[in-house]
Amino acid sequence: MEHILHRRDFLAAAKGTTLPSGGVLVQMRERSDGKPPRIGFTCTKKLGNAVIRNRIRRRIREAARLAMPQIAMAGHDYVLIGRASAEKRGFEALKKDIISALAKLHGGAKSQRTEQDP
RNA sequence: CCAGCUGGCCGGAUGACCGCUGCCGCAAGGCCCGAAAGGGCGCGGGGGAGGAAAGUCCGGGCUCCACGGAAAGACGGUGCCGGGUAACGCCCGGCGGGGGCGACCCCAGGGAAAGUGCCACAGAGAACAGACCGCCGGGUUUAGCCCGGCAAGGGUGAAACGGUGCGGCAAGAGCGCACCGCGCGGAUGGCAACAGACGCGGCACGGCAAACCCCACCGGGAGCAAGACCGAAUAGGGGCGGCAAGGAACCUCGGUUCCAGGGAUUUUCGGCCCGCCGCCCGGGUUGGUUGCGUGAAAUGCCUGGUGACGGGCAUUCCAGAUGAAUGGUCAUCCAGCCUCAGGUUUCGUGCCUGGGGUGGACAGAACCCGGCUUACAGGCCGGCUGGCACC
Repeated sequence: MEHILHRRDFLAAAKGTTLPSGGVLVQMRERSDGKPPRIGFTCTKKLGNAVIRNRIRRRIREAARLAMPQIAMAGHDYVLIGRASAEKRGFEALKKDIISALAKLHGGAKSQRTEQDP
């Protein structure tokens, strides 16, 4: 899945809906352009030193890589913000955090599944 | 065997599945993203965090800016001597001082007779010093007081104008002498810092330069978000060309002549502001590419040097991200730690065997090197010192 690379996209996503779920905070923004979904990651300095921040981002990124393609919708940007508990949380639990957060976020919006479903 | 000092090194291992990111080879056709520049998508192979990657404290390379070679002042830094180095405030070897039985460790360690300043409190007295208690002699109205002598003892302090001993004296004092210390000179040794035989001096010249200062030496500024290149839509800048159809007057009714986008400046000329389209030029934002790793390189062998380090030969290519890769999930194992049982003992809970549990320190490259400093679970190897035991 494509990653968000530019600051303006992160700022735009921050204005969308935000939902806490276990080890992560999920922000979603609807671009409504029908293109594939994109994903970004954020770990603030509040979480700890560079080693801890890297570990949290890598675990969330891996969990998202396995969980997101089945549930992410086209025309949407998702930003996953790491929380301190993500460092010790079980990997399966972390995946479920992401899946349930996206399900809740999609619940309110109109349902349009991504066209790259298996 | 116990206690300690010191130098160097390592800093979990193996495997499975699923990923990320450069490089090389094959393929060179298609597709996707983007306005463009540019980027991505395939298969195979191989590489991919540290000793501190950290703090960003010094020294360089590299880049741009400034500049008449530069010099001086200000400001900042460094400060025993010699060597190493591209360079350093780093390192090595010495010297001096201090600590330790010792191995060894620590020290901003130039100048205080160039000048200014400071030395609180306590204390009698603190910088050309001073006499509180005290000691001695004399006098006297005798638990004392007065006059004179002394600076050894007590007390204060961070520091009190040499120390110990003997002589000497009323009591004392470098007053005299011996040794030590100190100051001056200095044969000699050493590249030097410095050491110092010997002689002289009865002792004078207090500390702080990490207060200012003086002396010597060094330093132009900013930093990879440096710098170079590519480069839209739209807005704006400059240049060139076009926009133009018409209107009015005259008249032989077919032509001729004149005016000509709008606005303000009284009018004309002139200049000024506002229009639309096309092309070109330059600047340049988001963005993209580059800088970007063959180097004061690494490894091995030989070699010079007490050492830091230098020289020669051979081999190798060893991370390059940019919302930021170098990983995620699991299994097994090895250190270590805790604990239980048995054995052994120089009686130190040490060592050996077996079982169970727990279980990885500090920490993530951001242009690149050389250092310093700070953090760090645990482990390995070497050298040395002081004890105890045995031969």
